[in-house]
Parts: sequence; structure tokens; C-alpha cells
Amino acid sequence: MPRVTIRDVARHARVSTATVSRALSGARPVSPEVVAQVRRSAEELGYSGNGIASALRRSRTDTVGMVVPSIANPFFTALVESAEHALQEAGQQLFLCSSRSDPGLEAQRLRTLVARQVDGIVISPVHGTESTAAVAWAAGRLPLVQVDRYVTGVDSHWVGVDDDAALGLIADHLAGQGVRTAAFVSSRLTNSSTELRLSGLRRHSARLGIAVDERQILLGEYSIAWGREAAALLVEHRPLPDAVICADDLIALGVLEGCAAAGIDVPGDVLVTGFDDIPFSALSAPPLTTVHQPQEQIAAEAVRLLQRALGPGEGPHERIALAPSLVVRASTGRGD
Amino acid sequence: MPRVTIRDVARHARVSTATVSRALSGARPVSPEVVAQVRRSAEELGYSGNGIASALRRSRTDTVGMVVPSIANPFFTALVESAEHALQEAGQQLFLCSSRSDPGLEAQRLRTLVARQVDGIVISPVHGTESTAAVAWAAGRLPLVQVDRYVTGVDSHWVGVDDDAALGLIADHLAGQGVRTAAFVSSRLTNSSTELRLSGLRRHSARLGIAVDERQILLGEYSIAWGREAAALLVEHRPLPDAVICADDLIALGVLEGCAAAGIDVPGDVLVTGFDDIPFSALSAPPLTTVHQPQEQIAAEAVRLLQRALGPGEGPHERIALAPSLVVRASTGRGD
DNA sequence: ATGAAAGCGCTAACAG
DNA sequence: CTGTTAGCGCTTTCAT
Repeated sequence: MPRVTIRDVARHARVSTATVSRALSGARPVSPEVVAQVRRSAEELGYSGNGIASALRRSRTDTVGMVVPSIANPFFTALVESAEHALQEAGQQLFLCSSRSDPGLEAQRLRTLVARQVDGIVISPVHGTESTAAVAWAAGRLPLVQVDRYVTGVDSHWVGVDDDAALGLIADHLAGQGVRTAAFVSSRLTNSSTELRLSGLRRHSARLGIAVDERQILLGEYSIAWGREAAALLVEHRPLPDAVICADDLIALGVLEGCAAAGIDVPGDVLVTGFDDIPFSALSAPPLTTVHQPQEQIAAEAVRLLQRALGPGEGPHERIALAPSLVVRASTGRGD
Repeated sequence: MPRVTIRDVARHARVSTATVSRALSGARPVSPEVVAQVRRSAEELGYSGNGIASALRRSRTDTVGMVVPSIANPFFTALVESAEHALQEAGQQLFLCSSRSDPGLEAQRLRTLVARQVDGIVISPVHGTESTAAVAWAAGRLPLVQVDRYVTGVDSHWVGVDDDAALGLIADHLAGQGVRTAAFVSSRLTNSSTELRLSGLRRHSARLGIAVDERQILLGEYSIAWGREAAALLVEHRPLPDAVICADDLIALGVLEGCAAAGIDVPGDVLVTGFDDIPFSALSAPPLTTVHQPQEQIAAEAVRLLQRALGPGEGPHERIALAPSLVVRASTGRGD
């Protein structure tokens, strides 16, 4: 199938290629009759344009790259959907990449995106320090916004949730339920979310007189399997804490499953909290108390910052920490 | 930031642009010293190549487009992850698009992918007939493989699961549990999955003497919310069937929730089955009996077919129906 | 093994 | 409003 080019259309419509380009894109005024003729010719020949050639010439792809640690995590897919939606309004496409929580793969994805000349990048970096070099490199050649997590040592836009405030909400709620001791289950991965959530926990539990045993700070990864395993570890080394605070919902769902398997009743024997408010957190046994992140707003802000960076005057880099909210369900007592 | 081009590198290394291209891509032999010098210059200048220009010249993008109805559905994200993995082995990128279950948006995504000159397309079409025109159009200009669902009237490759066999597995299992009457909750959307699962249900329930009341065939959409709603409808118009067979896990999770809300015990009062075996189906209350789809294998086969279509001799179009397997959990009786 | 030169298909000046 | 022309940055003949 020999591709139909703008020249074929021009010949067929008996005009120049420039006119075809203008008629089809509407970039400059073209007489109605000519537009109609060009449209007809294009239709007839099955012309569909070559975005690559156009991108080369305009040095714009109208595409934004997005790199997330995992697309299996519903929190990130929700973020991606919101971002795609926001971009569509601005007439841009989303090129989605998963870094699979691997800084090496992440660096490779960034190289690809830069090579493909995307107009900007939205990234939730895997690691607080190991991702720095690649993110800095990319930020040096393209507008870049970090979302949710961020790396240290790169001056770029960031949009996320206020992790410290979120742990404040959790700690306040748990203290209100009479919690005096708590465990924390999170990811080994050194990244901003992990660190800010842990330091938030430390700060707020101290403030409220909740004891956090260092041996009950369990670090693994953001997954259901690790949550299950962590629950088994906690059960094995009793006494159980009053509450298990998890750094995300996947971990918390795993903890719930691990507790059930060990015959531990939630919330009877121990309270459990999550983070993110993924759809399935409302369906677990018991439904999970968690922190809701305004992903729609996070995505919208990220796109807005990127749009602005595409314009002329590079403004200063912003750091936007949005307010989280607590969703109380049965895993910390009465659900309603 | 003025972009560094191959010419800058060539000047710096005192060679021609052709040599730089060859040295960097390794397409043709270049003396080791020159390669080293070119590499050094590229490094020094921070050269990172222009994939767009390269793609225009080679008329290859080394990118495959993938269109799925939703990236919020874990079944599709699993499929996407597997596809990305398989493509990476072949040195290709994945350009992911969500059609949001909207044939119009789907058509637009396909146009974009064709315009962007992807090398091939993997699609799970939204609708059995409304997607036909766009899929046919795309299949006419690019190698295209349908996965999971397919449209009628387009001759292309297809890889999916044997839906009829899957409903056989479910029906056999339920009959073994003493089920005599069943409801079916699915999507209104006319697509191959919906239709084949319903006709499979009809065939196998007839074979096993399970009665399916036409008024208990409820069609809505593939979502948790619809499952919840459907459960309420079933409860409202008692008597309840012995079992509720759902066309996917999201619907089934919603049905479980709806039953719980109405005080209906699963599996005590009614049995429930899902389809897809998404990760969360193991964590619901109760855990869900469901059909496992071999998405890894589906993705691998799809990529293999695409790879072959990129080669010279266009072979005949294949239809590969892989064998499903039943995962029995507590929602249909004893879980173990 | 290397270089010169010709485009890939398109759009943005620049004329008219 | 329309045509002519000159590339965008790269790869690939075709020479040497």
C-alpha cells in the first residue's frame, strides 16, 4: 500500500502542497471552494497525513510523555486517566511509559521520550536519589513536572499531596479511636512519599503520644504481596500494635488478607489504614480507612504547569502540595 | 537550549554526518578510532538524537500503538504490561491509548496512531459493530491485531480466550454445587465478549439443566457500580437465583457489595462468579470464583503476530482462542 | 571505511 | 488568497 502524500492530494486538487496544508490544518485562510476541493481530493485518495513529517517541520509533537512506576497500581492509572483527560482539552496526546519501579528502565524511558521529541514530561520518579540524574537530564532539555513523588536535587515543578498533613489526619483519627501503639508498613524504596509519610508518622505520633516501635517499621515494596508478608511478620513477633498504618492501599489490602489468614480480626484485634483511596479499598473485608488523594486535581495542575512551561516566559518552578482528606471505613472501627 | 544535531557532532569530530550516523547506530562498519571519537564528541556536546527525523527518513517508528477500552480495568492493564514487556524484547515501544469505551474516541485514537506512523496496532475494540469501520480503516493501512474482543466484518488477526469454553467451566462447576437457576449480569455493549459469554451461558446451562430467566439477564456496563445496581435489582425482584454469573470481575465485585448491602449472604444465599481473575478478585468478601485469562500469553501471541506482519510475506490472518481456567474461591462454596 | 548529496513529507517564510 | 522555495535532522544510496 503506497502511502498517499500531500503532493498526491495537491496534484489531484490542482493546487500547491502549501495550499493543501493550509486547507487541511486551517492555519491560514483559504477560499471555501478550494478547501472543499482539497477535502474532497484528500477523502477520495484516502489521505491521512504524516504526523512524523509534520512534527519534524514544526518541531512540535503535541504529545506529552508520562512516566509512572507502575500501571498495575490503580492510583497511578487514575492519575494517568486524569492527565490524559486534561491533555485532551489542550489538544495533546499522552505517551505513557511504565518504569516498573526500576531506575534503569526509567532512565531509558526518559531517553526515549526526549529522542521522540515529546513536548513535555510528567513523571512520578521511582527513587529519591537514584532517579535524580535521569530526571535532571530530561528536565534540562524539556519542560518537566514531577507528580506525587519527587527526587531531591532537581529544580522542577512538583504537584502532589501534603504527606505530612495526611499522616496527621490518620494519626488524629487513630488517637481518637484509642490507639496507643502503631506499626508502619511501607516500601524500602527511598522516595519522597515513603520518607515524608514516615517522618509525618513520627512527628504526629509523638505529638499524640502514640508509640511506634522501630522493630515494627517494616519496609518492603508497594504491593499486596508485601502487605501480606508484613502482616505475617507482625503476627509472628507479637504483641500486635493497636494499629497498622500502611503507606499505600495495596500494602493495606495485603495486610488485611494476612490478618484474615492468621485469624486476626480487623478492626477487633487491630486497626488498619491505607493511603490513596483506590476503588478497591471500599470493597475489601473490612472496607479500608484510607487517605483520599485528589488525583484529578493533581493531574490538572501538572498539565497546567506544563502548558505554561511550553509558552514563552519560563516562570519560577512551583511546588504545589494539595490537601488530602480522610475516608473513614470499617477497618478502623465503625464504618459509618 | 539550542538542540544539538548530528551536524554539530560531525563538525566537532571532524567527520561527515553520515559517519556519525553510522558510528552511533552501528548500521555499517566504521573504524574503531572514529567510533570512539564520535562517541566522545556526542557525549561532550550532550547529543541525544532526533527520533522524529530518524523515523521520517526510515519510515519506521519502532513503536506499536495499543488501544484498550479502559485503563482503569486491571484486566487491561495486565494485558498492557504484558504487551509492553513482549515488545521490549523486540526493541519496540508501546504507545498506549484508552478509548474510554467510546467508539468515537476510539476512532480518533486510531486516526492519531496511523498519523503518527506507528508500525502496528494492537486493539481491543469497544463495540462489535460500531467499531468496525475505524478498525477496518486502520487495518487497511497498518498491521493490526485484535485482542480479547473483536469486531465483526474485519479480516484481521485475533487473539483471545475461548469464551464458550470458559462458560462451560463455570456452568459445570455451578451445576456441581447444586445450582438449578442462574442470573447473568453483563454489559449492554454489544461486543464479542458479551455476546459469546451470553451464548455460551445459554448453551451450557441448557446442557446442564440450569434455568436462566430472561428477566434475570441484566445488561449494563463493565463496572463495579453496575454490579452493585444489578444486585439491588435482583434483590428487588425476588426470588433470587441460585447463582449470579457475571461477565467480568468488576461487575462481580459490585454484585458482592450489593448483596452485602442488602443482607444477602454469599455463598449462603446465592453463589457469585466473575471473569478475568484480576488481582483484587482474591481479596473481596468473599473471595471470588472466576475464570483466569492467560493475558501474558495473549499479549505474547499478539506481539508475535504483529512482528510477523511487519516482515515480508503477509501470511493468512489467524484466530487464536486460548484455553481459560477456572479459579474456585469462596464465593461459590468452600474456597479450598 | 568515508564523504557528498539526495531526499523522507511536511510547513513556514517570502513573494506576489 | 495562493504558489515557490527552503529546509526540519536524519539515513542512505552512490561514489570514491
